[in-house]
Amino acid sequence: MTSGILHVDMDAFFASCEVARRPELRGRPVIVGGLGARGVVSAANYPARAYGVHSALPMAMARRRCPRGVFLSPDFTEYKRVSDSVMAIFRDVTPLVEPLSVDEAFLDVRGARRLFGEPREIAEGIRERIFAEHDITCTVGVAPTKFMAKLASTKAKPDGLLVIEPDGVLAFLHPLPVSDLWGVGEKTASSLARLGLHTVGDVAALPVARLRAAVGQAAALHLHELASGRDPRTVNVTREEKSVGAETTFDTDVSDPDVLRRALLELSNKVGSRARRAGYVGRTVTVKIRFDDFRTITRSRTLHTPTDVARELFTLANALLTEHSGGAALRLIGVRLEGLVETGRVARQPALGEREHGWRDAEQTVDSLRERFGAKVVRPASLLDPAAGDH
DNA sequence: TCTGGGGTCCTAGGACCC
DNA sequence: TCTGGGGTCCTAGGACCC
Repeated sequence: MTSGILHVDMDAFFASCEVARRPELRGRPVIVGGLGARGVVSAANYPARAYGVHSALPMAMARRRCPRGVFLSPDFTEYKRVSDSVMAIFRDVTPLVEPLSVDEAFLDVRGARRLFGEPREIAEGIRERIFAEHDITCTVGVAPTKFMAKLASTKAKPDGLLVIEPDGVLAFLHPLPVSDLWGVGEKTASSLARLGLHTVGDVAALPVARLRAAVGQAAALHLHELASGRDPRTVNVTREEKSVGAETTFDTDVSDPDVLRRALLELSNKVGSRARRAGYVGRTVTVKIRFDDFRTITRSRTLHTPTDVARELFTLANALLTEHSGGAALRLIGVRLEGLVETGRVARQPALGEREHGWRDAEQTVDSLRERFGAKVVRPASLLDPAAGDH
């Protein structure tokens, strides 16, 4: 096997996008994240990281560490625009592109060599083009497998390129800490440490059976493979979505049932319209409830017939919420639709429930109006306010 | 310092069926 | 009278990733 898998990762993506469109920010610490009372950092550029600011850090802490930083609210529309354009650059090289998120992707360039040269040259070309067109740096890892490519890019950050040849895999891999393995977070790292396993090499040397006792069947097999430099996963161009959800954390805890109802309706509308736009219906509705002490529960119900109607999501979610929140002060609520199936692949529901059909039509009308006139313009009272629509 | 929001995958128990 | 073994679905929770 040769090293033909690329992992491309944008450096501090959200912050880089902001600097790119506001050049006067270059060189200054830029921090993108929620500006509300309970916001956390989504992205910090490298000048900000010098102050100890990193993603997931509470914004309050970030301000303390970096009082002269520039603090910005995320603009996902802009990041998606840049992301789409970057992904298009990848697809100019090969159709075998697997986006992992808005700011990273795997590419299989083994078939692109006759046209574009060795993987290293391809990687350099991609880095140059992204920088030329978007003023954003990225880091590319090149390796024989997905995991090794991702590891390579992590180690070469920022603005870097690292090629790991097949015969160099184990020497690179085995001295690294177990936490560098994909799927090993804080908890798993502790479990492994209790077995005396600290490096990737330690994990590779242990029989899978002993690993199984510590981390479970699936993780044991997976980790042992990765630690041994093997990774059978191929670059997957068509990944299907499994769920769509929305959640919100309140600035201060909420116990007022009316406020909770309205928030839940808004979340349900968001989930419904995103499902409809993506062309999915789903059968299982899950509500997520986080109490003031951070204890978090989920409660779900599965429908007979899949839906994409926000009103149905809301009705179900609201029943679950009132049943399980017990009037307590809540920090967060969320709604998720799971068990997704493409809308066209589901037999249309026979005329049961005129009301649901009425709601679906109404919501679709809102969808198309929004497409034409913008989300802010079209907000009918019936969808905004539960009390107005029911009677 | 006080903990976001979008997801995926795995585990485990119970129900139910053959 | 005591009791199997496998498969699937549903629900809840948790770890992890970006």
